[in-house]
Amino acid sequence: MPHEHFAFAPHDHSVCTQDGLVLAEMRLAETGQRLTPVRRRTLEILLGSPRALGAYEVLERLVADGFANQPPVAYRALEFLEEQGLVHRIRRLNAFAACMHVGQAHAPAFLICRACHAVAEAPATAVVDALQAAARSLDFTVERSTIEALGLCPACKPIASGAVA
Amino acid sequence: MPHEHFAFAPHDHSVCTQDGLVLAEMRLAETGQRLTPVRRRTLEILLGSPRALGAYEVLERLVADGFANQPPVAYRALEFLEEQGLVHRIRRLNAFAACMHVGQAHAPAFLICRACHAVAEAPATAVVDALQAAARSLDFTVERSTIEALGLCPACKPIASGAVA
DNA sequence: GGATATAGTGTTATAACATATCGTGTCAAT
DNA sequence: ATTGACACGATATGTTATAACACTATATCC
Repeated sequence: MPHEHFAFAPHDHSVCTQDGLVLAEMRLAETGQRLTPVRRRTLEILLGSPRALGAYEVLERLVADGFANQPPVAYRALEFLEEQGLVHRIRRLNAFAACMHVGQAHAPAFLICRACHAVAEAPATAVVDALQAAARSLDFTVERSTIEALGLCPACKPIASGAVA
Repeated sequence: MPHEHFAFAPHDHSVCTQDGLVLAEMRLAETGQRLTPVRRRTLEILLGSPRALGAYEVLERLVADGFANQPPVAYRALEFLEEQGLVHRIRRLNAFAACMHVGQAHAPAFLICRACHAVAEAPATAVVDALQAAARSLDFTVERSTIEALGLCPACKPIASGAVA
């Protein structure tokens, strides 16, 4: 349970990046999947960012590293990483963020600060359970869920009392 | 608590439409907001649809009624209706659906059938409470939340066992 | 009624997000 | 060595969303 505590605290992302890459390699080795250069770099980019990045932001950075400047380059890598559980998609932002709880079975909720745009992943099994219960009452079977909250992170609360992002 | 029971059952949408429009008028009258022709028609369109509609689908129908064929026409009306709590945005689908619980304080969860694309609004106060709790543990203040589930509705469960939408 | 403020719409243009399709290279297994 | 699966480059296109500015209608105050 590594990064939970400082989810919203400023910290050294190179640590996230290191850990994340190692975990990813382990994870993929298990299933025989390949962490190719584009994929690796894409994950690195997301791990190094305090906020979620749009596909085109990721692409920009990939281009800077010599990859082709074509949307599918970024989208394919992101899709792959998402399938592997290494990256999450934040629907409210049409953006992507590296998973901070790789390997741990988790159904995360995303907390999105409207002021600084930081995104944190909160443990949300209770939330998912409640959702399952609500769905069951309508005889609906949940397969995947999206749980996101927009609001203010601890750092922005004092500052952004009235302001809006 | 009207439509809950047949959320996923086929039913006469003209009833939804009538009720919905009346409720909307009442609601807006209270706050002095105007239900202009575009807005009214947009709401009607959504009320009459069993599934969520994309902004451009709404626009198509508006154009058929003589409104300008420009994206902002649809987006503005949709945005207004959403602000008034008359319409919900389904982020997973990039689409919009009329609210089925106007006036009732509610933080809905959306249940999206991956087979027939029906969308139901489930009561979700418990879910929101759980999300609040999760957020509080990271000292995050939730202002708005997005709670959506993808899965199978009762009608599609028997049929779509293996299929994927 | 006429001035003026405000909200709503029309219109143009473009930004931002996402996918289809086809060709080519690479590598591992037969 | 051939085959087949996968990854990636490249082109084109489809889809969703907003910025910016002009004009019109409505409400309000005098």
